[in-house]
Amino acid sequence: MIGSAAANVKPEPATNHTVMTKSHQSGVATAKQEPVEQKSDIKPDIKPDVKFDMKPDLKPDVRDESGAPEGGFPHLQSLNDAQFGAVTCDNPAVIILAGPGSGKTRVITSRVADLVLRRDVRPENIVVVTFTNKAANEMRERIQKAIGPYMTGRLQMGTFHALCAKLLRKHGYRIELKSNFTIADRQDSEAYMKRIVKAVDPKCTKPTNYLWDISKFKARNQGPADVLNAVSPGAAPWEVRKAQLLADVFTRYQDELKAHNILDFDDLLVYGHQLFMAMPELSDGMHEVLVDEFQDTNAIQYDLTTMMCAKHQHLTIVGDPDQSIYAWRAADVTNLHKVQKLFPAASMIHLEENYRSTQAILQAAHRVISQDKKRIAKQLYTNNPMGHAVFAKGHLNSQREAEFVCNQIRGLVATGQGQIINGDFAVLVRSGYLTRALEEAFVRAKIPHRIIGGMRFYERAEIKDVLAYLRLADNPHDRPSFERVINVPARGIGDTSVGHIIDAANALQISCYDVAKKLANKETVPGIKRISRVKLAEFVAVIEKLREMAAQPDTNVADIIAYLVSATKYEAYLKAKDAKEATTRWENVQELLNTAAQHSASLDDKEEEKNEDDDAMDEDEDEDDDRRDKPTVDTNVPLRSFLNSVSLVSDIDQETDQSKVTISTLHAAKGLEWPVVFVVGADASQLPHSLSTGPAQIEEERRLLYVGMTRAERLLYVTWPERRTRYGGDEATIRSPFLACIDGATFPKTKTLLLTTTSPTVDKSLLEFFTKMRQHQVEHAPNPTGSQPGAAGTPAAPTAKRPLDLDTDLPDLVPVLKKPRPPLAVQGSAPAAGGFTAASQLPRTPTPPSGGGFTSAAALLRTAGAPVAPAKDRRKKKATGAAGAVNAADQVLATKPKRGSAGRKYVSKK
DNA sequence: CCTCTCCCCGTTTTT
DNA sequence: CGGGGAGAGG
Ligand SMILES: Nc1ncnc2c1ncn2[C@@H]1O[C@H](COP(=O)(O)OP(=O)(O)OP(=O)(O)O)[C@@H](O)[C@H]1O
Repeated sequence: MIGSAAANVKPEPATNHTVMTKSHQSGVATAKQEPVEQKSDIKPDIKPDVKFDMKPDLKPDVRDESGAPEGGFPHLQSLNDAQFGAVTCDNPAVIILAGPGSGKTRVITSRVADLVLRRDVRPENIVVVTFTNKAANEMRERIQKAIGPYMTGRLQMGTFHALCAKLLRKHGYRIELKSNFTIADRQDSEAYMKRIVKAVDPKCTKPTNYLWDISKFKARNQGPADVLNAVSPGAAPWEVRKAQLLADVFTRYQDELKAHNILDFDDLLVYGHQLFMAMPELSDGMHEVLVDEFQDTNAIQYDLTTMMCAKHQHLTIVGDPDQSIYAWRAADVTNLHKVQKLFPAASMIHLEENYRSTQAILQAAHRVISQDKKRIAKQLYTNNPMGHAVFAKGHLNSQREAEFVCNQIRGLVATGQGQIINGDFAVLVRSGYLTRALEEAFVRAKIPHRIIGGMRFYERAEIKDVLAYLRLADNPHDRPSFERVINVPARGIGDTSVGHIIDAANALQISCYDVAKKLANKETVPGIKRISRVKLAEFVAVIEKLREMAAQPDTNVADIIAYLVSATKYEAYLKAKDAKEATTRWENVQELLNTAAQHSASLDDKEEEKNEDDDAMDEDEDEDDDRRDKPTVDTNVPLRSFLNSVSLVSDIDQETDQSKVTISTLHAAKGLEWPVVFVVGADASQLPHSLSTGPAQIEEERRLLYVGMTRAERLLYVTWPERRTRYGGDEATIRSPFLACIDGATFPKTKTLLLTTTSPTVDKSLLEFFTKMRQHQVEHAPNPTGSQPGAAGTPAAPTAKRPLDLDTDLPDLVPVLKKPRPPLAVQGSAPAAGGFTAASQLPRTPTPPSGGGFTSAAALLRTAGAPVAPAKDRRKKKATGAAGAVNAADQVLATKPKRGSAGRKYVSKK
């Protein structure tokens, strides 16, 4: 998995299949405790008995131009022996347990290619489960290089959630689920829950606690009945009472969702599970199942895995117990062992060579993780150089800390002779809100950045408004959406009127929307006397028109949105609400529209591919039969596919942008890598987080730090503030206890880039690394037409027809966030000194003018590969009438940074 | 029915 | 310090 384009293509050892010898072990893997423990309860490694001769007769699909060349299969190069064994292993079940940076993800990717190219498995019979959509996209991009876009497009690839959603849209009727269900996000769920809790447990102040509890049950595929069963016999009366309450809320919650044809995230899995129970034959088409990041699967995902491979029993899982960081949402590391038990004959493969990090980084990380006493030690070494010491130091406060980070980045970029770019850096924090202080500093330092964690694009009010309209049009039973938009813009239908409508809907057993329709048609509805029927009629007319548009199979979703915002005078509404904010909000709407246009365009591509597909090969046997004898009329509605995609993306799915520093939470950094990483805010209140209770949680926090540290390739900084503001106040903190083992400002005792904390200068070894990496990037530019390296899955040049998978391929659905955070006083953001290197200057074919021809300024900037200025600048640009075509950097530099409020409040120590 | 203001609450991590 | 809920006033 890769975090940046930089990481995407990496200098690789000249020798392939490097023979590993223990003598290579260096630094980290202190050989003393290790050797024994692994084999205890584990099958001996089964060496694949494939004698690998590149059978010349094994040709890949002739239609795929990237087939086996004379020199052998490219996908099998650049693998060490252990990786090679894992990739080519013929054992039906393969379990790969290995530490960070050891190439687990690379193995999955290559194995998929191997299955297709060497073993003639049809791509559509391969299921690949990834942890995020982004991981799926990046993997898709890599696989594409080996087997070509056509084959890649046929793979079944995505997160558990995305895969289930897709199956449910198609076969949901088998378990009485309509295919137009809405996927509720967390806010929707909360809104629901609030009302239910109000009715059931009025004095409860935290409805979300219920959601949380319910989610944990669902993660184990359990229902309200299980809540009661879970109460131990001798439980105190209040505990029983609590369980009853929970069960009650749980039941109502599910009923409500069901009644309105809504599924929450967990439901995707729960119903997915039901679907597999009802249709075990689904696994017939799943000849090979591969799951990445298995240590973070929960019980129901484990079950789904076993159900998917029920028929053919071919399963490859990959994981690292040391990187399990999602127990808090019911992930269960022991799923790894469960697979071992289920497949006793599985090949256990350990990858022990780390290719990512320097020895110094690995040593430090190893020290941290070794403090976990219950951990099963495992081998991990690297042939990479020792590199620079890890820099671990406290700072006066969060502001100073952030400035330090900025200074480091600036210094490195400035002295990097153009070889070091912003995309090489990541700043990682424990909690989302900590990104705020960082953002302020970055804006002031004019360093382009993107933020992961925090307010997401699809959670913004204006976006949710528009989406709610669309959802309502797609699924009139979607009550939360109805409630959201019925009075947006204000139609004089407030809480009381809505309440009446809901009551009437409940009484008549129809949807709120139908009630509204009746009222609009002047029909009488029991219980409702005074209501603004005229306004209601306008509203209904809009929705009806939307439905009509959506029903056209060839509608461009962008057109639907365009109609919607004009019919509702949404822009005027935004202006009336808050003139200041209106501009950026409106731009966000435009960005959504733009995204929709791209989505429609990619659907068109897919359609074409499909047709070719049908012509080309009609010997499709077992699978898709039941599609024909059932009414699946509406599965192909562009609007629905758009909404589905939108519901499943998260902000980690943003395409990487080489001109920007990544600011992210530790969790969201899982599986990614950057040349330079800062773990920031590592004080005792954050790591372990002060809310963590119990040893198990503390250990998870430690692993989180470990994951963060092991994201770094060349330089790692771990810093903490000595004072931090909390609730407006200012409190002293201390360095995270996890860091005691890395005592001193630098660890280990080796050369350091920093003698003081002021400004770093790139030294020879570092420069060499970056130069090599850049060279490698240029040589291995993803494709000759020049899509930007790392722009994962971005709709490429018009010529590149991509058989996109409409449900799981979501490359273009995370628009550039226009308005990261409203209250930043400081403006301006520009590429830091040093400029861009060859890699970032690769020509990039602009996105084809899609459907409606809507192109926002941001989109233009983005496709031009230019750094995208943050919201405020763009707003300014609009105001001055210079939309779009201007060079962002010039524009930004013209903006004089104002002194930020953050500057004034440094509190002196003590 | 809408909007403004005041006050209280609480800060993990996310598909 | 910030979001959201409650309550008052237009
Ligand atoms: N045999 C190899 N030769 C050269 N580079 C390699 C090799 N195997 C992996 N790498 C590189 O090492 C880095 C880490 O690989 P990868 O992301 O697959 O590791 P991982 O085990 O999935 O890590 P994590 O557990 O942290 O997600 C990548 O940059 C990858 O290109």
